Amino acid sequence: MFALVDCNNFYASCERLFQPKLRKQPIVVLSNNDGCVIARSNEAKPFVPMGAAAFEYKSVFEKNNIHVFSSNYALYGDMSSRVMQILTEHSPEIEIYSIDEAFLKFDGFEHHFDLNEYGKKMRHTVTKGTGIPVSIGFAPTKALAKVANKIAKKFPDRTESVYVIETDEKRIKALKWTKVEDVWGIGRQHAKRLSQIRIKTAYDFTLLSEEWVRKHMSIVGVRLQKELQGFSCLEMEQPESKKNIATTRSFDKNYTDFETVKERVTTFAVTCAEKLRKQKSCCNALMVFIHTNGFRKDLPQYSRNYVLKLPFPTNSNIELTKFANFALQKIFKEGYAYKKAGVIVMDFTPENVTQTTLYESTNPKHKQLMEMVDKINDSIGRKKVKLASQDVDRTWKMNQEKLSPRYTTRLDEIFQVKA
DNA sequence: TCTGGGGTCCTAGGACCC
DNA sequence: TCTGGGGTCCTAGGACCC
Repeated sequence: MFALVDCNNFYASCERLFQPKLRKQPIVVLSNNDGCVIARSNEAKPFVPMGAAAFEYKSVFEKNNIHVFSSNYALYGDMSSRVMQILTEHSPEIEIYSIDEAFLKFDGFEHHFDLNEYGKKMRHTVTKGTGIPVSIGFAPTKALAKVANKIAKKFPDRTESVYVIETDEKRIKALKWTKVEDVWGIGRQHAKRLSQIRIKTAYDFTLLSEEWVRKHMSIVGVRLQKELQGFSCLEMEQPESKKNIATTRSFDKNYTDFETVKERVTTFAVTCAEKLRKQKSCCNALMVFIHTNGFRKDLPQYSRNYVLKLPFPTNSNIELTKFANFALQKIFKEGYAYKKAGVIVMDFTPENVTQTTLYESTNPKHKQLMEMVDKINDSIGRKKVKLASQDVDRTWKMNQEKLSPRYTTRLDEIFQVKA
């Protein structure tokens, strides 16, 4: 049996933790730059759709006393690891699937434990230890555990936020209740196609011929169908090092001049290099992209990317910056108002495997230099040591008007209890 | 004024090789 | 009229996830 444990409205729940007066109050959390809504408490859901543009909903927020927060990833990341730590103690095998979700495996448990009771105990321990409410679904496959979780979340009173699919009767009942577009792995495109052939529920989907599924949804769809039929195809996965690393941002406003965009791209390249060093990888290729604001139909649009194969693997700030700027020069065009850019590094090799090519290789001095830069930045605060081509004087700020304190990760912002 | 960011996997089709 | 056959590798694009 698998369990899927999912934190309820995770970001909103984190914000609420340290302000008990917000219990039962509507809360939304905004994306970077306070752009759009990325999390809502249950109370806020009737008023604000997911992904709503914040500026369009300003009056809705005010009218309904919705508390608005900028996203505070330091807080969410820390609360996430606390939740995961507790879950780890409840199962021999855990797969952390996202910041607010984990699969647990319970092989043979069902013969010795009442999973429903076990789930409730687990839920209680998480809530007691972190204050974060979770929902738990148990089932013989991962996809069915997702379905069970959704039921637990939808009917918290009846299920006490724990639901177990252990018999075929319950599986069928659950699938008949689940709309096909809500199934894990069925997105907008597939949902559209399925509705054209009158497939409405997850149960309908399990009855489709394998040929049809294979033809229109590839092997991925076939696996999903098997999972929903009760045959496990998706195993627990162990974290591997990443295959791509991206650093991309929208700008606070439009930029038209090369130098400003170049400074941003330089900083993104440096961040990618830092992330690479953290997982002890070097990259062999990189992509830079820029584009204008697609929402501004009144402005001329331009969007390009450039992929550069590197002559040698590297994770040096200096070298990656050089390559990223070269790529940017290839695609930058005057006369457009740029709103977003990004650097993505790809094709990794381990840091310690140095393959000397005939012509060029990474500057060996950079390794020590970068170690020192990381050490200083780690100890005295990020971003103190920069390249001169990054903007030294100006600090780029995201719009984060409603940022909560980093209660759990910064001593000077820690939560205070008055006696 | 203002609209997120970061990932994965699969497939079709082209390039290239013998 | 008619123009090998088969393999591998790579890439762009499309689908999905949170």
